[in-house]
Amino acid sequence: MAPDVEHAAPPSASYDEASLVEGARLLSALGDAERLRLLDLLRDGEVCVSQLAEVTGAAVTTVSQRLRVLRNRNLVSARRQGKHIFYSLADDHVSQLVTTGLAHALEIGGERRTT
Amino acid sequence: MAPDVEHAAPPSASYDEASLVEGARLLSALGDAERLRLLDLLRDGEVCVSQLAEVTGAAVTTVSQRLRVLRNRNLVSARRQGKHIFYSLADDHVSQLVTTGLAHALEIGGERRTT
DNA sequence: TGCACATTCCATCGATTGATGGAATAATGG
DNA sequence: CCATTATTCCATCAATCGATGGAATGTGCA
Repeated sequence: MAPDVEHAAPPSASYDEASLVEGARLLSALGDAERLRLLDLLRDGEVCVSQLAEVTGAAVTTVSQRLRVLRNRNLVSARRQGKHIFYSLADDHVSQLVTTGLAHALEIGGERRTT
Repeated sequence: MAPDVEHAAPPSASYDEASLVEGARLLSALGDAERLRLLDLLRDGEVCVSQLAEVTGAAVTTVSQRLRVLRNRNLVSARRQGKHIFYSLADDHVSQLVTTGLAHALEIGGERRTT
């Protein structure tokens, strides 16, 4: 018996539960304009917290909290030098992810008018 | 006078405000395991709401709401055929974004132990 | 037209998130 | 040591998000 339309083969998943959860956790960290801004600023190299605060115009504790979530997701790493703590992107993947993420995002977002 | 360490060149942003906001809006839609799962299931082709509900084990209204946010972000498109509404990825970019996003995500997430 | 089915829409409610201010920690220089 | 600067930690509060149930909408069929 050939399967009819109603009972067509169900769609299959490519990723397992754990990957989806882990991926979502990471992607959601990128889903905030302020955190994205910090990552963007870090692409040139290390920057300390107070300078990030100055440049973004946010309070130091606020920036610190934003960096905390990026740190928890392994997106940035910190290096202490004297009184300052310098943050940098944890990895080349991060920079690439931000770049391609935003590039695609903007292409998709820009496809408003379909004609 | 050479600029000293304290007054080094401030980090520069590559993206403007609007891009960050738009990008964050889109990326945050990917930052949820259940929505990611739906997108994953849609990569094989169109699937209707009830089947998505069945496969994911979620209530139909719940799935519908999840699809709503994906629709609002232009990540999926809907096509009505009779009583059913079939959803599909809006674009090849979406599939790519999910793939590369998750791939990078898992690579980064997997880098827990740095030796 | 009336009924059943598929889906969306809307309002609600609990859970999560993000900003914020004040206290704690850490390093430096007198 | 003590004061100062840089940063994090913690608790709180408001805002946003996601799930859910019930009503509304749309489609096909008897």
